[in-house]
Amino acid sequence: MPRETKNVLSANDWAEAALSAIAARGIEGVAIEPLARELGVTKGSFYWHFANRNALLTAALDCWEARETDDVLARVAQETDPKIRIQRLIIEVNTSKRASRIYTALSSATKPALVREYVERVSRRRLDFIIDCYAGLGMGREAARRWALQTYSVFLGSLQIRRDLPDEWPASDDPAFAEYMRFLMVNLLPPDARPAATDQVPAAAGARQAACLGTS
Amino acid sequence: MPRETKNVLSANDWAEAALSAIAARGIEGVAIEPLARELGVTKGSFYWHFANRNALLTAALDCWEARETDDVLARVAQETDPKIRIQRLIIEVNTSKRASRIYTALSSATKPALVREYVERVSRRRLDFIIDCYAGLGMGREAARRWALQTYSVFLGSLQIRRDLPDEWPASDDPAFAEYMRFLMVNLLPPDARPAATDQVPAAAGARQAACLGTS
DNA sequence: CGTTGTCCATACGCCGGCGTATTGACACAC
DNA sequence: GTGTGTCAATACGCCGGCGTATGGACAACG
Repeated sequence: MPRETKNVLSANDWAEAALSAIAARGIEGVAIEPLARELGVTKGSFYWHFANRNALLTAALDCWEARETDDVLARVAQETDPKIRIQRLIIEVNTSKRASRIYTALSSATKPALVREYVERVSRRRLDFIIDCYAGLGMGREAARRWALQTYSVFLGSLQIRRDLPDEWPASDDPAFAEYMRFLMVNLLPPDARPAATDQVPAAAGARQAACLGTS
Repeated sequence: MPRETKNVLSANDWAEAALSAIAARGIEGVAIEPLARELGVTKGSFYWHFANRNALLTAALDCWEARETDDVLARVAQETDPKIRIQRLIIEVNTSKRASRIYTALSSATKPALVREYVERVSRRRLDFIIDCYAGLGMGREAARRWALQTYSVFLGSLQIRRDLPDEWPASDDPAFAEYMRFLMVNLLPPDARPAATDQVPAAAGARQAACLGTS
């Protein structure tokens, strides 16, 4: 029978370690023996839990997909206002630098063809969700698509810039950061849905955004 | 003395092959022996031209940086209208799928710390150029920065979407594509610089954009 | 014709990761 | 205590890539 909470490893521990390895060293960095060393065990443990390296990758990707779609979207969907939904999606998806590193690593991966399927599903569900948000603002399907593509592009591009030009990206405590967030919130909404000139965006949402997009 | 144009390999041939390998298989795919096989030679050739694998990467990155900064920006800078400059930069940088694959591969690379320096320099020069474009529209430095960050984000994000959701991205011959391009050109310019409601964007520029962003 | 220099082939040793086989330690059941 | 099942350590063979050493082909030059 299973142990309670001893220092025994579960398959999930391996999957989490694999995701961390992806974040740190890319998908090629998911190697059994180095991972085992980090976990303080040997290969013997791994090959009891998994058939091979591909099985580990599959488990890690399942884990990742679940977090990046069902979990995130379910939480965000609690919000009813489409405008706030868009904000919160960006916040949720970008909660951690680790998550964004995993995403870019997977997105640029080519070797296990398996990865592409996962990336495609996650991306599509994110984009569809954003389309629905804009559709909820009362615009037509095609218009919502265009706005959503633009918004999702800005989101993905921001991750990239934050990685490629870390010191070009304003720190979360820099006033320029909050200003840029307000700027985006104006430009990424159609004119008839924009907050009033000064500030209709809830302060709390702005603060969460600052905390998440800016650091860690 | 050097041969004329025989079937002997130059260091540049190896650098080009390395860039192709980066585009196809990522930076880890730059391996001497497979590359030699593709070039129809053996390692013996490689180690005559280069000291080791790192030297090859450096040569390839030098090659890449030169193309992605000096070459592109020099051509784009011939255009004087800042609005057209922004268009053309996006076109030039995104001329080939190969170029965008190289960029994303390098951007997600971590292993040779060397790579990060190159990516940072190229990204900074691109962003600075876009900032200058917006500044040329008469806005202040900080406003130009915000607009440039947004535009560069959209550009980078579009590359990502095109890779992650290839069939979600409108084909270049799809009318939705041209529509989206017009949509972006409106949203990525400040209201006082926007083309008139119908069409002030030159048709030729739109066509080039369609040809480049949409395919190959 | 020999010499020199350029470009490449071959053969070798090394290392790190994959996957397998075998054994061992420990918990629990009876 | 004798099984039975769970989780892990060890040892092994394999493969692919790196880097070196050495030698060979071939042109140019004298």
